[in-house]
Amino acid sequence: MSTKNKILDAAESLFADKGFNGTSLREITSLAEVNLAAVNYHFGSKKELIKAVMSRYMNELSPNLQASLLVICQQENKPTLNEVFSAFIDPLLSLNVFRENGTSNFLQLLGRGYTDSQGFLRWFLTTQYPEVITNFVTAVQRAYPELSAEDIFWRLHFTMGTVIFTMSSSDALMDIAKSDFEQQVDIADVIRKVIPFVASGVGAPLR
Amino acid sequence: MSTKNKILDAAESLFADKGFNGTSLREITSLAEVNLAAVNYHFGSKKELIKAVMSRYMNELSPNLQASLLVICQQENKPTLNEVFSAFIDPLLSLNVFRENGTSNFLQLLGRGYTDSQGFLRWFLTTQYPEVITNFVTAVQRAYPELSAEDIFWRLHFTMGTVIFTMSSSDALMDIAKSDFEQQVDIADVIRKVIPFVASGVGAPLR
DNA sequence: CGTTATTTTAAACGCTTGTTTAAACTGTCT
DNA sequence: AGACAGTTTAAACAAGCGTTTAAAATAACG
Repeated sequence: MSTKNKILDAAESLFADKGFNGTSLREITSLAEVNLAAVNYHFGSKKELIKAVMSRYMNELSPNLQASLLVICQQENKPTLNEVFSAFIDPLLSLNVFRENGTSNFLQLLGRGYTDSQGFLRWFLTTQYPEVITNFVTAVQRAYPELSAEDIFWRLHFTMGTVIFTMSSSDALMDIAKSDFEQQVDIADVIRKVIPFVASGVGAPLR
Repeated sequence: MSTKNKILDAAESLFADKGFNGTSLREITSLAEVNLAAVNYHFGSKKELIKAVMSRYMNELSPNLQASLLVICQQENKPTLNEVFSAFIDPLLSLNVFRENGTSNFLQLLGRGYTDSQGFLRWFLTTQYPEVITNFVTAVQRAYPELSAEDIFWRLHFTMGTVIFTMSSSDALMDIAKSDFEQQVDIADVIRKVIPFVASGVGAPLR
């Protein structure tokens, strides 16, 4: 495995665990078993490393998600919100074959990016991958045409909040669920639990 | 105003803005216009300062929230989930008279605490203020008795995610809403928008 | 007033951070 | 072999961090 990939892998899991600000380059390079200076040699700076970690996931996820949403948008009969949100399941879970713990790592990284570093990652995603959001909005509009653009805006952000926050702390939550309810839960289960929640939320009656 | 309170006020708004890890004692003391060493003199350490900032809010909010939930739990007819969640509105908004921008500051702090510093604030809240959670769960159970304890657990965490995440980025979201929809939105509006969302989410049909 | 306590202050502490430097090493091609 | 690009390395850099120190300033009290 190349130095570059060793760094990316180590950075990814540490970032997901402890956030971007909370992870030092020295932790990354020592987990990756490479020299400290290798990060700046291969990526230029810590910020560029963060972008590289996120891009690796977005480039894998984005086309799958696009295809999945396209099916929803082009099907003949009006989709339900449950169907729209279920379109995320397979693309997200397929990140697990792309990389070990890919799904939860990616969602945790997303969560970190929204709270760490004062929204620079939000800028990065919305400018670098705007079509994902566009298609998603279109799909929701087809499912619930009475929703105004403004309400869609707010409810989609509520949805992102639910998903991202849940996934940021999914490890802790799964541990609690395991000890309190003696039931094994994995990331796929959590996704299946959260979808009816957000679908109902977005579909809430107006006024 | 006492040095101690100057520090608390400055720390509060900086913590809300940039997170606990992202705010240095030097930023706090320079905004508060006090000496750097004053923090360690009055609070002992940065961690204790964080606790003090949160306690100031929890001690204000907790009794109001308890009273509000008690009304719901003791009323004769079964409450709706919308009523249960609406019980949060007044106690949360009353933080605004307690302190300028109190509502959004507090909710942002909550969000920070869940993602920064690997869950030490979660421990702090659940051990120091467990009765708030207990009463809330009871209220939800009255409104939707068919929900299993496990489903309540998950859906309440989804709810916390929605609210906390939304409030963590509420400033940015309100800015976007303002420029995209030319509509003034304040924190009370956001709360009124989020309640139907989470009420519907928690009330989602089973299976 | 003088004598304690309490609070504030400037300076320094040791440590970690991201980044840079310049030398050493590796493999490739003529 | 020699030369050259690419890569790795140890060491140092300046800057920022939370915390501690000891002296100066202020307040409280008999």
